[in-house]
Amino acid sequence: MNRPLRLIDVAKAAGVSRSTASNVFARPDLVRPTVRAHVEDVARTLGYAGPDPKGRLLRAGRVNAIGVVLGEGLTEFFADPYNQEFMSGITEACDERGAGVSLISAKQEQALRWNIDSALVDGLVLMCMAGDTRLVELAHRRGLPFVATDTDPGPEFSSVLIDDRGGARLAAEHLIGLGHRNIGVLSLEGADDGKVGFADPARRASWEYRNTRERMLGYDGAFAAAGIPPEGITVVESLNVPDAARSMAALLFDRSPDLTAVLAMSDVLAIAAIREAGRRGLKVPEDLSIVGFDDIPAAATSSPPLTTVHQPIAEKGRRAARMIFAGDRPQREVLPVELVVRESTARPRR
Amino acid sequence: MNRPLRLIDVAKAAGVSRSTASNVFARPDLVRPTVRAHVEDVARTLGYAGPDPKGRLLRAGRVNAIGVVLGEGLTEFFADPYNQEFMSGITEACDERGAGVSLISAKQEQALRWNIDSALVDGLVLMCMAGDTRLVELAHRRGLPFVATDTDPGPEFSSVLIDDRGGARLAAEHLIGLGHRNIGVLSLEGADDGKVGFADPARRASWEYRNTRERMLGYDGAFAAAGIPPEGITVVESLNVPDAARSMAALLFDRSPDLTAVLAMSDVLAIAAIREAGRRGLKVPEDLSIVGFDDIPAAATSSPPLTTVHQPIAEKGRRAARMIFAGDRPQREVLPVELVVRESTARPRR
DNA sequence: CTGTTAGCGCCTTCAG
DNA sequence: CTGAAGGCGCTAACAG
Repeated sequence: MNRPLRLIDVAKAAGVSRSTASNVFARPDLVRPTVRAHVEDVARTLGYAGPDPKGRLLRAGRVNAIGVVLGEGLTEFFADPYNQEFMSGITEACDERGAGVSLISAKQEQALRWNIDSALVDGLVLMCMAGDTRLVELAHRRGLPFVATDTDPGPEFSSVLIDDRGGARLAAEHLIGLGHRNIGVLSLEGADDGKVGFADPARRASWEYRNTRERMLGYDGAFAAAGIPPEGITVVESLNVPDAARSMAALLFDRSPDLTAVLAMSDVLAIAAIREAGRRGLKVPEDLSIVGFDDIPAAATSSPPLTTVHQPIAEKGRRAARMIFAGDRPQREVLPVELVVRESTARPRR
Repeated sequence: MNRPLRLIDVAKAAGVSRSTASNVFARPDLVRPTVRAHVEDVARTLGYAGPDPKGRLLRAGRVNAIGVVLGEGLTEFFADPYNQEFMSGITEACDERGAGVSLISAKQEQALRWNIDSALVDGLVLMCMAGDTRLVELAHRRGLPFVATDTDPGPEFSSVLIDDRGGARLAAEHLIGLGHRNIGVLSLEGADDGKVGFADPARRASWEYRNTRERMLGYDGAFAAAGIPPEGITVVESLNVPDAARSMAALLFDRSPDLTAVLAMSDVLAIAAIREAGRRGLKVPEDLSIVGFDDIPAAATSSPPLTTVHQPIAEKGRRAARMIFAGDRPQREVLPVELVVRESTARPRR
């Protein structure tokens, strides 16, 4: 394999100057048709496929691509339906714009830094899955425009968020309105320490992840308004994957056998809870009401179809990407959520 | 926003040469600690975050990222569980290697060419969803190493394939072995012409897509061996998305009401067929046996769990990516498939 | 160890 | 319309 052809090789072979050759590819209208045809011909014979984007890039200063920082390993990433939706939104905005998308994974903490620093992109969308702010710091260092999602990076940076607290409150109010008083919470992780299982009030107070904290605050707000002491609520934290969620649901049911309803902080958790309930012979919603959060596609097709808090996941991605392209000053968008009542909730039996 | 800092600005401010400054970041061990500390200090004060990857790239000639050419729009891409699996494999290989992944979409035919030509990557993995060879041509023009998947690009290019024909044959033999003689086929699209619906033998003979053709050949082989005339089989083509698949399943059932079994060329098609059967009051597998292809995660959890042909989707991606990194001469890998018998197949009633 | 020099491949003034 | 020259930001080779 011989040294790759450069523009100048083509120019020489065609007997024209570099810039003429460049124009043939970049601005063909500036070149006399006969010359253009000749240069193109020579390029073809030589096997020159057109200007190398690497050179163009340096010159132009722009890559015409954005990076999506995943905040977790790529491998698990695609398994989560939430991420699929989100990526659809991102990529749609990029398609509109003719821009590319690079995936920046965070398999290892150390590599993450390097990955962010060396990514060939014009801007970064941060998927702060857990609502932590570590990614914000790294992105800030890199010095590229960036937009955080699902975390609040402070007023000096851009972000797209949803009203987690409001949505959670809607979910809790729905159950309370149906007459439930004995409600358990199946929670997302609250911090980056790998702890799962029962979360007492002290633990809850120490949660770092914004999503988790805000959703809990939403639930608590509704409990308090209904005169239910939030401290008395059983809360169990779980990884947001089906298998783990199922065993944490089991833990929740074991710990509080008299629950009539469960607030799950994600649809993945909720669907796992439905399955676990089924395994125990509990019918949903007759014996147990369950409310999810997110409204992933599977929520509509689970059995029973899931009552959940709809958030515009794809829209979040779309907005974030567009925000980068627009390049305005820092701004913060909070997208609305709404309760979608399906068939996993009903009045309690007792 | 002032002009971004360059390495040379830092060097000047620190009173050292460019290359010393460069070494501070790229090969710190070559620089005297005191000098290094000083330069780092100056960089920090100035707000210099480290060398710009754009410059490094041009110098190094390598991007350290591969592109995945999707062969369809990004938006639909993430909705398909097959793609999710495949990407997991790709990204795993990239994680191993510390390389990045760029997504190259094919929303519009014209843009595709440009996207491929201007992608900042060291190599390309082609997802020839439909088994056509259009992408191969474009990738070849670009002049970067590439690996085709799910299509046969000919011996001069690398590829990773599965044994589509063998797998399809296994599926058909399974049904025949159970005693089915009256079998319908729910097929993937056979060509890029948007045609769906009943496919007569002439139509089948004109199919371009490798996957579709090979799988049909596998079915036909089993039919012929069992003395069932392949020409008599009812075949219906469908887009590989749930809604379309369901109406094509309906068409198939309407057209051949006495089927006892269906061979679906994908799990998405098979699951849609199960649903449509259910809507008509046909029980699977008692009234109708259904076999899928791919073994996507949903196949194991559908009701009933789907008998299907397992193919190592993620492994395919992993191999393709590794092949690019290895940079060997063109090679062709054919991955094995196996029949996974679950609960969607049984002996026919009659 | 440190500084000088020479590109990586391209594009864009600016003269002719 | 064409050609010459400068530089995008960085690093590897080579002297000091």
